[in-house]
Amino acid sequence: MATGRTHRPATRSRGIPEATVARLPLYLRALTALSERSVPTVSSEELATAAGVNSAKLRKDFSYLGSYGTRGVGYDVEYLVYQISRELGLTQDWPVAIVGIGNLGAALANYGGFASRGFRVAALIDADPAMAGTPVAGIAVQHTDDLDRIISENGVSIGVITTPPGAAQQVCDRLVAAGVTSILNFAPTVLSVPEGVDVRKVDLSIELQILAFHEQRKAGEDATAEDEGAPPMRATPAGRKGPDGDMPAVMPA
Amino acid sequence: MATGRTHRPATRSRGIPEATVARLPLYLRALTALSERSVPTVSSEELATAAGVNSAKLRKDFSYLGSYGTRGVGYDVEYLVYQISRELGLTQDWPVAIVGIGNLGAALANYGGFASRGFRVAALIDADPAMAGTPVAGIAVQHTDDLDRIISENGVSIGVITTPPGAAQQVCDRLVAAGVTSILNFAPTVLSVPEGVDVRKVDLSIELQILAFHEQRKAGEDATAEDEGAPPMRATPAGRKGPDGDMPAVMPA
DNA sequence: ATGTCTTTGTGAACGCGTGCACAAAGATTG
DNA sequence: CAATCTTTGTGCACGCGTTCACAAAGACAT
Ligand SMILES: NC(=O)c1ccc[n+]([C@@H]2O[C@H](COP(=O)([O-])OP(=O)(O)OC[C@H]3O[C@@H](n4cnc5c(N)ncnc54)[C@H](O)[C@@H]3O)[C@@H](O)[C@H]2O)c1
Ligand SMILES: NC(=O)c1ccc[n+]([C@@H]2O[C@H](COP(=O)([O-])OP(=O)(O)OC[C@H]3O[C@@H](n4cnc5c(N)ncnc54)[C@H](O)[C@@H]3O)[C@@H](O)[C@H]2O)c1
Repeated sequence: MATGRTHRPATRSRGIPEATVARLPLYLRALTALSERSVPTVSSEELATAAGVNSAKLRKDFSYLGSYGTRGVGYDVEYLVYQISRELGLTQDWPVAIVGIGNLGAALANYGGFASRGFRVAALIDADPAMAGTPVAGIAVQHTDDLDRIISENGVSIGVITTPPGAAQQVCDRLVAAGVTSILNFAPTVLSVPEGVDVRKVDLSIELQILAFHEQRKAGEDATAEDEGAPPMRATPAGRKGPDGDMPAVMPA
Repeated sequence: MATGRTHRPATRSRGIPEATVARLPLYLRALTALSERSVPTVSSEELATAAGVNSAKLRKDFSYLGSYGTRGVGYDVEYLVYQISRELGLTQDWPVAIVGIGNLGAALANYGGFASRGFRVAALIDADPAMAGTPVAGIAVQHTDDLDRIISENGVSIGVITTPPGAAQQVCDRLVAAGVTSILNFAPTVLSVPEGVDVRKVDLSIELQILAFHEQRKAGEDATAEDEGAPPMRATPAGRKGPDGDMPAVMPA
């Protein structure tokens, strides 16, 4: 089966497609809500609506986990909650360390929904000596100097980076060296990590820019005949577009 | 219900693939860094490395914007910064409103990188009367009662929701009614919006769960033999498949 | 038991995204 | 001006993800 290891370490998901894995938490959330309302079973149609996806997609997703439904009835809510939780590894405890306790780091530390699903904030780490010992969300902030020890002692395998961009890579390296193999990065930085380490990023700026793109598009639809493409002035082969960068214009610093 | 031919507003992207749009901010960030270092030109290979993508992908992405490169040389940094900025709609000002000024909302309001790229925090809105007038990040928090007026007066078309999950849909509805057509949702809620309104979500919990999945898989590679704790019990009709042997969930019979 | 009705599970078609590989474009050198 | 070298732009093939559509599985009624 091993079709050679041609630099393809990403798609090694245990049979379950990555896209499906990304939706399981969504289903789990919807199922948990149903569970709290003591709803015994749910059809793929209902659950799909609650999760905001296509019902066929949901059924196919579940088919990767096995056949847990009953034709003519639907899925047993409690049973499915357990199966998905187990598949996602939420039946065990995941100690998490947050590095960079500033605006965002503190907000995350204070976030209640964190611990609600197997994730536990095991440590808060910051480079500012003045913060050492200060309690944030009931947890004393520890200094970066002890990062390695803190990670090891707590068995942390998931790290959250909320430092300024400039420090992100360095912090990442230290986390990895200490044994962290999964990183959630909030800093707008492209992190470089060794194979075997997973990195996911949350980038507010990118999200806003994507929204702006579509927003501009919508605005342009109304005034299609408007001055849509006046500025370009493509540098044609004839005219060299060397350093005389004609009209760079606006530049956000 | 069944064969309801629902419209497909998603693939309305004017020629530019959605995946490409999502990467443009990444390129822009790398290019801005180069620009600040006064680097005149850059090759697709260098830029791709800086942005953390494949060079062929980058070239194809740029090809959707037009042919802005020079063979044998590369791309003019300033020129490309301008082109991408224009394509993303960042040459104009985007007033943004944040609703729900708690831990997260306040952190976002204080976030400097926000305004650095055409986005301006035009208003902070919260339902707590006690917060009205309180300055956060130098901006006075306004009450939800005035939401409609605030959105209109400031020409806000992008709204950020950082309220508790239970209030998200309601807030969303009010924002849309007031004229907002793009929403960035931080609440773990599936928002329902009319056609023409874009919603993007940032979900910390989902990201962590995806990481946990892969983390568990990595751990499982070493030792496949493990003893799961005490799974719920529930007898399945037939002994369907049992690779993991344990059946869970209580049947409320 | 048998029939009907509901809903799952999935085969198959399709479209999108990715990455390879290379011809062409243009810079550069002699 | 011709030869050479560098790097773009893209045709093409492939794999993943999505969706449709339907046979089969099972619940439920008679
Ligand atoms: N605040 C937001 O809403 C927001 C939004 C999107 C992205 N971000 C990104 O998240 C990161 C944090 O943002 P913030 O607003 O909380 O910044 P902040 O300045 O408030 O906090 C950064 C914290 O990191 C600490 N720090 C600096 N270097 C460190 C190091 N080497 N090791 C450990 N800790 C270190 C600082 O002492 C500080 O406490 C930034 O990269 C920012 O771009 C923030
Ligand atoms: N804090 C985090 O790190 C974090 C992480 C992931 C997700 N979230 C989500 O973000 C949201 C906010 O989290 P938080 O920690 O800031 O919560 P919070 O309780 O600190 O803040 C919520 C704020 O929303 C306000 N609010 C409540 N109902 C409102 C309404 N109808 N209209 C306007 N404002 C209203 C409250 O007054 C409060 O100020 C939650 O949905 C949470 O699940 C937070």
